[in-house]
Amino acid sequence: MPKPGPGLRLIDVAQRAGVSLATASRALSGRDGVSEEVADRVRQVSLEMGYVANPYARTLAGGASSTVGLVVHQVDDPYFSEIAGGVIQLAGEQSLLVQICHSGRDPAHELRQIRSLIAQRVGIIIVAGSGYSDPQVESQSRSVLEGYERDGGRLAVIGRHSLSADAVLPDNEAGGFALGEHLIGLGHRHIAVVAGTAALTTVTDRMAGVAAAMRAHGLDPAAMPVLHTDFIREGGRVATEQILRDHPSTTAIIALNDAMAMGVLSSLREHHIPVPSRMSVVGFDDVSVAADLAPSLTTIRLPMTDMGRMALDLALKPRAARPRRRRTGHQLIVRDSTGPAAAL
Amino acid sequence: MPKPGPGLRLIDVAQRAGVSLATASRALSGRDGVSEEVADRVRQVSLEMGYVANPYARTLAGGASSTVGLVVHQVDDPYFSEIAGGVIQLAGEQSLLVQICHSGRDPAHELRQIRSLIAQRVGIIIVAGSGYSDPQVESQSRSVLEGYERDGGRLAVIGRHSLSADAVLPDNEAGGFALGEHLIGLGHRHIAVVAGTAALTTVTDRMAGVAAAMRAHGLDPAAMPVLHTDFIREGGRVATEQILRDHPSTTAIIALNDAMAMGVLSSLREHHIPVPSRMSVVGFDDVSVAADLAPSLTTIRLPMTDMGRMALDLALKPRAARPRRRRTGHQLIVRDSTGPAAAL
DNA sequence: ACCGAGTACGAAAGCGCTTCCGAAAGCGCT
DNA sequence: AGCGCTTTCGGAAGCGCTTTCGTACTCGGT
Repeated sequence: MPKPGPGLRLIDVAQRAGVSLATASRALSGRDGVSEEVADRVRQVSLEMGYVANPYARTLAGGASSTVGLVVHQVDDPYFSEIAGGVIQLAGEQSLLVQICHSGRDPAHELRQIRSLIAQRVGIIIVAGSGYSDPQVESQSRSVLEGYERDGGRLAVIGRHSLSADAVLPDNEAGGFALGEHLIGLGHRHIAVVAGTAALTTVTDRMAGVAAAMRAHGLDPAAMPVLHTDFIREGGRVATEQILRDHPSTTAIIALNDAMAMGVLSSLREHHIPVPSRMSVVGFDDVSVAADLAPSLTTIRLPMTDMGRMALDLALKPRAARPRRRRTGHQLIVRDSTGPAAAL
Repeated sequence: MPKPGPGLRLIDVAQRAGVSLATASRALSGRDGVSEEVADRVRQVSLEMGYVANPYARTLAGGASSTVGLVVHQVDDPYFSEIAGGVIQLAGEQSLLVQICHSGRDPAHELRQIRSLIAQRVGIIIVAGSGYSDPQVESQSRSVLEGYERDGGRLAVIGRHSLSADAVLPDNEAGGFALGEHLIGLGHRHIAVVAGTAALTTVTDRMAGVAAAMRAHGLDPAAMPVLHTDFIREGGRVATEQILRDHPSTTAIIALNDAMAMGVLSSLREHHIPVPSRMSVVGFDDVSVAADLAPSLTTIRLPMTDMGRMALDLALKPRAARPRRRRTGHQLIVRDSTGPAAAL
């Protein structure tokens, strides 16, 4: 009588099915070299007994590891939790397991986490979140990750273009452009940008889009105030204080992500500055609460959940000769936080 | 010349250190039976060579698996993403890896995920999220999880009391009571409850607290409208429509979590019903955006991130004779969504 | 009827590690 | 000196699986 659940071995199944260990292994992993008839019987028996392969043994013996490593900046940031949700969803459908870890937006810590995933021999790594503008910092991660791919690991990144790996690329620049155009179209001429730290490529890319929109409409981007603070809600608050103090003629604020936009709104509320009648505010990402803020937030929608799925999907395909890149597309969602520029 | 990074084996380290495989293993895993001197040398060499043990081989050979399995209903729900954040944080500090999966609030699916984690031989399992009121459903998970603990696995749950495992228990009933008292204290007598599905113990517990508050103040809980819809934002919207239609004298709505409260607010906004002057609204959890809604939401704060940390912390301690229970405490956070009852 | 090619299966060799067991060496004691 | 005891270490047996290799068997072609 075989032991229950865990402790049930492939050889138990094999014996019960009256075949050898080798045949049972082949039957269950769908290898050929086994007649359909025998294979069916083995599968049947395995099902009946509730057999589940020991992944450690399987991986050790040379099979592929069926777990995917996911690195996010912070899972309790809505942007990343939605991406993680997408990855986990698809992983579940493929019965893969997801190992998740935080990078905390700290390149050194991120590198450590990636090393640890590699040491754990995960077969797939997905790195989500902005890259770093500093080429030196980025090159370290690159060499580790390239080594990983060379050893047969599959890698996909979300939102980093500097790596030569399969990538899902959010429409950062185009989105920034769309935000700029939207505000300019509403008559705004004094626009300030609440940006995260310039060390993040996400920030510089979105920024570039905004600047391009300005130029396209004959405005000078260099004249536009750009506040670099932390890429989180609190950064938005800090930057807003500065804008109100140093650039009082501003009629519109572009926050480079929704978290910062929330900080902006909160700060404006404290100062009793009406949005959008006196000040328009836009964000970026369209996290799920953006519609529930008051006023609801005009922003750029990025399909975060899909981005997670896409990244895993890319990683599940065999490596291509050239890295694949998938653009996400974007959509300007106009809500109540933007309106015509106030007369000066 | 040993191969680099992955591919480096313990035996390579052993040879270089001039000891046997067995000794090297003991030295690195801190077993005794090795002289300090030799152990030090082995550790030194291993560090120099950048050796990292193959976890698959290690686990297969009988060592403990150093990964923790985390089951949440849905990681892109702020409640769970904050809990997950806490778990991942502490796991990172202990250099454990976290395998995460979704239960999707579906007991059958949850069971499948747990089974899969067990099959993966994770050493620790943390199940976050409400239990199910149906004893039949719950008993299945119970027997699987008890089997897991019997086989030496460590288990901790968040928000389930029916399991005899170490548990972190949110103050659901006391929180519900506090919400009830707060509204009654503001003069509200026509209070409706927007509850999630009654199949969740979180819902029934919070509900019980609310009812107790009513009774404590001489009100009849049975007279109070309770709407059972999905335990998410959309459920809040649906329930609000019903309240407005069927219970027009209502002056306050208790939503049993913040997501539902957001749905309630959104629905009230559409109907141009001012909050809190005509209708007070409260939520539960204090997810991070609760303060940024308009009006900002009065709610019960639960220390979600800490709950995640606590759960893992419990699981890291050896199993106690009796299951440990840690209450979370709670805090009523009064914001702008509640005010005195409108005169009828 | 015979041979080469193909197919279906089993025996056994690992994968890299932990751990049981036994050998060797060092110790205090009679 | 000789005895048992402890400490330190190496040999070797697995953990449960995949995969290579070899064997037996079938089949179409001559």
